[in-house]
Amino acid sequence: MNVIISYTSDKPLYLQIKDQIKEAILKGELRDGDLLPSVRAFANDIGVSVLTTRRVYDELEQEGLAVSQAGRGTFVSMGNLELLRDSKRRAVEEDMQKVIHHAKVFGVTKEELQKMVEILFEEEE
Amino acid sequence: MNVIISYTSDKPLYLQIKDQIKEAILKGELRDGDLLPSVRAFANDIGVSVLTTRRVYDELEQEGLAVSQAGRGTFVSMGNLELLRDSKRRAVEEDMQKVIHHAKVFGVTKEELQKMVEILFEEEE
Amino acid sequence: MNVIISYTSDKPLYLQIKDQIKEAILKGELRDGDLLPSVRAFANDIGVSVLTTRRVYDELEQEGLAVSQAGRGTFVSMGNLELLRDSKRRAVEEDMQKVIHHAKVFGVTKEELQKMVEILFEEEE
Amino acid sequence: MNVIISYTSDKPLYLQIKDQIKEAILKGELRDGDLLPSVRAFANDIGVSVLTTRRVYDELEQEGLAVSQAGRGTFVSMGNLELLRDSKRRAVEEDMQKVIHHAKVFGVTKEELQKMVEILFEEEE
DNA sequence: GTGGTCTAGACCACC
DNA sequence: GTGGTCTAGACCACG
Repeated sequence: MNVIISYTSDKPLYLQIKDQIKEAILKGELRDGDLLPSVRAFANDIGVSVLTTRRVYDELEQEGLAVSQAGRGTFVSMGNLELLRDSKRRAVEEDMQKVIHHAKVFGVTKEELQKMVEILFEEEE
Repeated sequence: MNVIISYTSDKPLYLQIKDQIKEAILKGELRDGDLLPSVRAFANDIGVSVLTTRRVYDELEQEGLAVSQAGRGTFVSMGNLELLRDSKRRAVEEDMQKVIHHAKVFGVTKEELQKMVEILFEEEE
Repeated sequence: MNVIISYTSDKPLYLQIKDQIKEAILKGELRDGDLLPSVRAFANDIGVSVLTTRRVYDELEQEGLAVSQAGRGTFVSMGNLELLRDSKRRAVEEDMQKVIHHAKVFGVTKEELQKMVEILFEEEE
Repeated sequence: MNVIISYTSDKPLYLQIKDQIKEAILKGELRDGDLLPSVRAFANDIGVSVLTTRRVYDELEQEGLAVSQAGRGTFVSMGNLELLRDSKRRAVEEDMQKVIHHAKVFGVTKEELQKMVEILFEEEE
């Protein structure tokens, strides 16, 4: 799993990392029971503070997507996979709603938006 | 011009206010040369600090959407209207790209997105 | 005498007006004893508040470049012409010093400055 | 980097500070990626309010000369260096034009200006 | 009355 | 520790 970090983004580091791990889980790159890197190794790998990776793991655990076992490490847990998928899907709808709101204000028509979806969906890597 | 403020939103007050003024300009509710409320009166109206409204006006001026004249007031200026419109349109495209990226990760198909646009576009007040 | 006012300039209105009157005096467009327009007429002409033109006349009087006579009007007075000329000349030197300071910081050479003077001096209307 | 502040100047504090930082960047004293002092430490050092130094950093960031990262600090960024240099050079030309305009009005000849440049350029510390 | 600048505090999220 | 936002005051110049 590759994690890419932008120091210029306004998104906090811990969120950038957490979201990328979540995506990896949703994409199937990470599966139930997989061992995540140790907080220290992970922090070292991607060049952030240990506190930051610990926060990521803490929050993942809180969201039911990981379980920590003292002395063994942190493992992926998919009990909440469906909840995650649902919440993400709702998030997509909410985001789309915002985009449409903005589009309307700036005079973009529905047809232009449809074309945008058409093109961008195909372009996406 | 009605400005609505949410104290629970994670969006800073000054940005909420600034964006609503920008929208009013883009919608044509505010026109070139219109006098904006004084920083004090505005702050009093919407219940925020004078410094907050001042910041809004400062930034609007920096973006070329307003001009302030000491002793006279702050006026709408539309020299940059086209630039604003363009940049906003690009922003819509970028936002749409992000939505589509997320959608793909969560298994939403292009057809579902198209339907989403169709429905949400009509629903929007 | 034509007075041109810029509402977008950061220079205060009263200073813009005063400086233009001073220039007119230095250029010889206004001579000793000439009657200036009444504060009201002048304010009306150039579209500013009466308070503003009054301030202009007050300061001109304070600087010895005008004298007001109750009921008659305000007249140009050149008692201080030499002082004005000298102070203006010193001002030119000070301004030039600032320009040169800036020029050095930005890597403009003495030769480039000389060429600048050469060209701009001829271009000036 | 030494910052000198004049409380008697009519130039606002935040501008005095900002301009000195800009000069340090243009002179090469500050380089891409350099960490600037924290807003608090800086404010304490030079004896102004934290809000004033914050304003300086805010504006530098808006002008693309610095990037701030919450929890890490504010860093020099030189993406816009050439733009800055160009705009400053144009500013020098505009300033010189004003000086020449004034000079002409007050009867200073081109030759006198040339000599002025000659002398002041050498004198400058 | 207007905007422009500055101060001295506060709370928050992030690292 | 860092920056980001917000508050409630103050004084000034300008119109």
